[in-house]
Amino acid sequence: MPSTPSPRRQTALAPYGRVKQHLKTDLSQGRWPPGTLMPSESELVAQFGVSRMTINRALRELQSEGLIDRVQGVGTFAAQLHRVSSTLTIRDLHEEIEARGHRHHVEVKLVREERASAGLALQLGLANDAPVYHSLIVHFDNGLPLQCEDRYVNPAWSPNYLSVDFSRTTPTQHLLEVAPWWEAQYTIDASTPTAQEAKLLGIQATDPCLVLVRRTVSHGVAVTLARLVHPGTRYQLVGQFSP
Amino acid sequence: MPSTPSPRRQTALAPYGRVKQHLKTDLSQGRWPPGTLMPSESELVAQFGVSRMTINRALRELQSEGLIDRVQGVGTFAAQLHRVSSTLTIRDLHEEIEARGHRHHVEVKLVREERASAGLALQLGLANDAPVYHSLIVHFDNGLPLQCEDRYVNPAWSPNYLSVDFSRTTPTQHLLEVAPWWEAQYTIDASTPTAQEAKLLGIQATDPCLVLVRRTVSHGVAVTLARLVHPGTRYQLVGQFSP
DNA sequence: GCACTCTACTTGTCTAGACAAGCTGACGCA
DNA sequence: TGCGTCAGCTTGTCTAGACAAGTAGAGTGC
Repeated sequence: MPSTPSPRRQTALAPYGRVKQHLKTDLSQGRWPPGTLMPSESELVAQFGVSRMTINRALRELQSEGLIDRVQGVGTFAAQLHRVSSTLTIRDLHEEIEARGHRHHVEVKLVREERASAGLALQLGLANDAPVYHSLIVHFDNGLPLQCEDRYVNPAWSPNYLSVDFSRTTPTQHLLEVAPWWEAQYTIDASTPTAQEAKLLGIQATDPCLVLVRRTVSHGVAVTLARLVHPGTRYQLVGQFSP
Repeated sequence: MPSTPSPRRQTALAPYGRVKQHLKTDLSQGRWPPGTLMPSESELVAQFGVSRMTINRALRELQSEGLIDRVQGVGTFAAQLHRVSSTLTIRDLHEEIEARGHRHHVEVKLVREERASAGLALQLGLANDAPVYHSLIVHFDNGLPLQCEDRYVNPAWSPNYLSVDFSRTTPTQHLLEVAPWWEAQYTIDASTPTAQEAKLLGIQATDPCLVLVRRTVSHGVAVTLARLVHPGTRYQLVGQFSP
């Protein structure tokens, strides 16, 4: 029973939040250099006058943020900030364009069934020459071509892919509905477009492009393989690090 | 799911972990479509026979993983998996090359003091014409140029930047020591190198490059502005989504 | 010296209860 | 009809105590 009803400040930060904030500040100011042993939970309990569960929550969240390392039976240590990772948000192009207040429309160049080549079959986990759906769509931002979306889809995941109206729904949105749960690997590189892509994007074959290749898997089964080509002068990925 | 008490696998998962796992599985199998109201904490307490704090922890972690949305006074909802974010790990180039078992060396093309132009002064929070350190370094992977690192540094953060031996330490490593706590914004795009960069990288001026521009801030003060240019054919960013 | 045990300390987790804060819908009143 | 009140739900958080599990070091016996 705390007999003192702690007068919450204007910020009204919860106790565990105050502890977190305090430790974060101290860490950022170099008290506890990387690898150093930090105070134990019971010491912090005494220092902040809160229960151990509250301290524990603060420390657990700092750990999940990568700021500290904890070892059962040993103690809490300031983390090595070597490996730097950042979150890169890649939104559906349609949403991204609309969010900018621009107009988005697509031109569907091709939607058809094909036979999987050896490499494609491997990537999608299909048999050689198995049927596979192929779409080629160009996305426009205010009338300017911004992305060439060359996509292969595993028919098992979306049997009616060929009859979807892609002027109303993007393939990404459609696939998100049939396979809402997925993971993906992607690569980003810079290269020149193919002759066809250059023509579709209205650029020179020598113009640099930002190419994103993404393979999507749901419940261990490949869903789709997409190659997204953007004119380098018109598209940019933006992100933020915060260790 | 059979009501048989799941015989604990090799790893005895803690109760909160079991609750999390159970909910995750159900979510991934489409019980509770996105936006649907999920069971309340007290219902889960009754279902799993654990205390509310245990349920609360499981739900709080699922929330921080972006799988559910919670609204005080209303309930818990299956998340819309629209905005997908992934972690993109950008390591120090030296580490990255060594990790591949390759040999890394640099050629320092330029390290000197200059006067900040208007645009640069703005980016680094300096006065116009204030002194600024400028380095231009080319990184080689097994003797092949892989990155051209054009960097401006705020002298306030690293007064002795000009005398650092960059054949032994990379600027990234050095700056990590003087400013271990920082955040950064970056942009990634594809473009052609400048004439100088093309020459330094041994590529054609028309070859596409992956360009990463990064601005680093520590305690609200700009530390450095770097432009990292990679030949598109030799460098690739790799990442992973997992919602 | 070496291996063993025991102890003190650490983190990891769970519990039962409590109060606060926020939302919703039913109810009653003008 | 319109509006305010309030009960009953939700999540958000804290507490004091408990036990488990892991580690390091001191002590003990050989």
